[in-house]
Amino acid sequence: MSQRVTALSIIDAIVADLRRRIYQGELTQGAALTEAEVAANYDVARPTAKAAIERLVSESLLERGAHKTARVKTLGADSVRDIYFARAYLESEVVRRLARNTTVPPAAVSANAEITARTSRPATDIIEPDMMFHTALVDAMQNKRTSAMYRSLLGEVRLCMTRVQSLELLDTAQIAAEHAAILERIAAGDPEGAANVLDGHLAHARELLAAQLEAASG
Amino acid sequence: MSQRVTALSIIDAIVADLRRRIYQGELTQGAALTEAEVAANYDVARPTAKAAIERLVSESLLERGAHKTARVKTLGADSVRDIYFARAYLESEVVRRLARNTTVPPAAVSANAEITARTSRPATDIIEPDMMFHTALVDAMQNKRTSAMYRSLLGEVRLCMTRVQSLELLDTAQIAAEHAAILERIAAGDPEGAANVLDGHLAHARELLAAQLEAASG
DNA sequence: CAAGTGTACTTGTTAGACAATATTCGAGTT
DNA sequence: AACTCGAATATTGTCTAACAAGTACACTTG
Repeated sequence: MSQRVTALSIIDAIVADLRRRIYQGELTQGAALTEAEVAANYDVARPTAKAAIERLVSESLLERGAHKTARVKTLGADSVRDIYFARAYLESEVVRRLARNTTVPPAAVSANAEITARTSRPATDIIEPDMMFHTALVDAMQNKRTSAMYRSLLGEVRLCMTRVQSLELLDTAQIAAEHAAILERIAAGDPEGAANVLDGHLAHARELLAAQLEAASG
Repeated sequence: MSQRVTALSIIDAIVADLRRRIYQGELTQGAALTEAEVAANYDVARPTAKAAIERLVSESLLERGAHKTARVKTLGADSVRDIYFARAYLESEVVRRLARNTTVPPAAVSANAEITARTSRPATDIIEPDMMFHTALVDAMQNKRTSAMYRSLLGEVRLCMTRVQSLELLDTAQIAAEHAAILERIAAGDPEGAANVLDGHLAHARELLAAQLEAASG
């Protein structure tokens, strides 16, 4: 018995653990995950492993074609652009509407404070609070489906992050400053300005990541 | 043997047929779908039926809790509002960006022409072209993930539509006119105007549907 | 008539098996 | 020696059968 997971639903537990291993880079991009392998690893039957794999495929953390072995999704520069444009479409509308009501989400403020507090720590430490900042913005709309859609995107974002080893190029101070600028425009009741700042913020991250991946593949 | 489905993946075929039956109102809101029942209906094993049901749950056309029978999703007025607000967030940003580039999607134009051509037909006939119009707008962004997110919303929209029997209250001429106004604002390169017209269009539909559902439940 | 209990139904998970398809490796040919 | 074709192997898709566990409903009992 390699790893025993105990929870309400066995499949849920396996999904959670596989997700963790993918996020932590233990399972790198392109790694094969056969059903039998997963079943043996977690000491469950193959149908159970199959269900877990299918769930992760629907989360688009894994990919597989018919009759083919599932693999950890490989994200190219084009995929990153697709993801970040989708983020931009969603988030810019969100901040626009938040600015229209001048509602600054408290959770976003505290998440950004967390980032400024960690400027000297390892760069990977700011991934969590950075995502929390953006999630807080979207969640402030109090729209279940929008939040769900955004979370599905963030799963893939996280995948890019682990793929890009040298995250040192992230200037945490600058990120925090851009976040602050977004909140400031919202507080000022400036929808167009808030959307513009956010667009720039995401465009910056997007091209940074895309350039990294293009360099890695070529 | 009741119904034989023949396709590449058996599960896909069952999912497609169940989806069709839900959309066509054959399976009404709240209808129970046990695994054994589905398995017998399509002459497949229970695990196969189970997988099909789980796929529809992840599409949120069905809902079920642990150890409980799956049921066709019941949409209340609050859910409809959630769905339509999510649509509004996505689509208004889409038309804003389309207007910024003055790109009028040809597919949207022809879809709206289809609506005007059917003003005297039964109201249910305009559901399809109406959805095609909105889908065309989103697809014009050429962003795979945005399109996917939008399609997941449309599944639930379609569910509302079948739920609301008396669709006669839909004024097809007005719908077509509002669509035309959106396209006109895009062609005029007026992002703010396009977004406003679209917001109004969706708000109109939203409150119409919500009022219907509130009346039906109360 | 109300409350607790028990039974039937349904789902969660497992085991084992077979068919169909992918992949890989080897043999034969050019 | 390189390439192509074919066979062996691995992997997935699906099935049958079964048991455990949890829910819901009816039935008994107070």
